[in-house]
Amino acid sequence: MRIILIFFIRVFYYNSNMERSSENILSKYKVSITNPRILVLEVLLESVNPITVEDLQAKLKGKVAKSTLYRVLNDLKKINILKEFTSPENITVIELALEDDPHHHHLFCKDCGEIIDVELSESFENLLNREIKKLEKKFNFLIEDHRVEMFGKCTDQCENCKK
Amino acid sequence: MRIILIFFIRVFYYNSNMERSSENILSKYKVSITNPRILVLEVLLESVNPITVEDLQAKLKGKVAKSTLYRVLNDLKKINILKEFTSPENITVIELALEDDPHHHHLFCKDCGEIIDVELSESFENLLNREIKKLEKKFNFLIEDHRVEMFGKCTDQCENCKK
DNA sequence: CAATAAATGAGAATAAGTCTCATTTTTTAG
DNA sequence: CTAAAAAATGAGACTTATTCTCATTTATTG
Repeated sequence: MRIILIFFIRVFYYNSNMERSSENILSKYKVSITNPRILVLEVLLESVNPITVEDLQAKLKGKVAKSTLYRVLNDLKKINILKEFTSPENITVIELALEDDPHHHHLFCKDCGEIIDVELSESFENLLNREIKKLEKKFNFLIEDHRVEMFGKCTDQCENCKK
Repeated sequence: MRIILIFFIRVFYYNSNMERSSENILSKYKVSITNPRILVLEVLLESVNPITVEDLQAKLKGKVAKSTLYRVLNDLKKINILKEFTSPENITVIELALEDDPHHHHLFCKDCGEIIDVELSESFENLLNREIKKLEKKFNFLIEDHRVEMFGKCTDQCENCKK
């Protein structure tokens, strides 16, 4: 019994790990599996929150050429698994957004630059979707996506604020 | 009676007009009244929706030097009457935000680049504020501002889509 | 495993925005 | 109203993020 359980846990662990491996992501979207793409995806996979291109570059430690880095980012945007947005200081920030990742929004700290992923309540999202339906009618628009951005400051010893 | 009414309408019209004149805005915020600032404010005052810096530059027809234009924009940001954000294509977009302007959000057309100001219902804003209070507690944050951005396409002959 | 297609690296090119500094404009104080 | 001081401007050099070019390398396919 215990052995069976352990077996299933391992299978599950392996699968969930597989799902999120760089290679699997690339093959799933039918783009060729290359070293720079794997390296970039690895860094993005291990970032809990969005990061700047500069941070990404630093974490790659020169292992990927600048031109290639931007090309890889554009490739990931094209297959729709990378989201890009801008901090209040106009710095480009990126974040992996895989299909099964939960819908979330962003909280920006003006002091330290940290960006935190936050989920808002279901009732909020429902109300927002109803508002969106109203706007679609009013402006004869098809609204495909939305985001909520919040700006502020982490007070004192905010644990999310690493600087 | 009619004369009195017309008098009040004129007074009201003049006042509301005065309030929004470039000169009045500048003197209100105690920044010196210069030609480039007046010209930039005039363009911004007559734009119903947010515009790109490129559009602004075009509307100024070379009457303000590039360096001055950016300086003026920074001045306006400093006195907190200019908001800046980025389109989905990462183009910087600006919008005058005077004290008595209503709180609103933005709707972006991916096809034509048009950005539309939209107001969401009071009940939505109330719920969002309650969500924000929850997040402030959870992340030990002080949230000072927020924005909701919606992305989509104007269908067929959308009247807001000029191209 | 060879041929073809795709991706890469290095650095040149572009574009948005900032900086410098000599000149001009605005404000202030008399 | 005017002179002195302070602030803002214009022109163009500079910076920085991102894209482009092209010869070389790496993946994919049959």
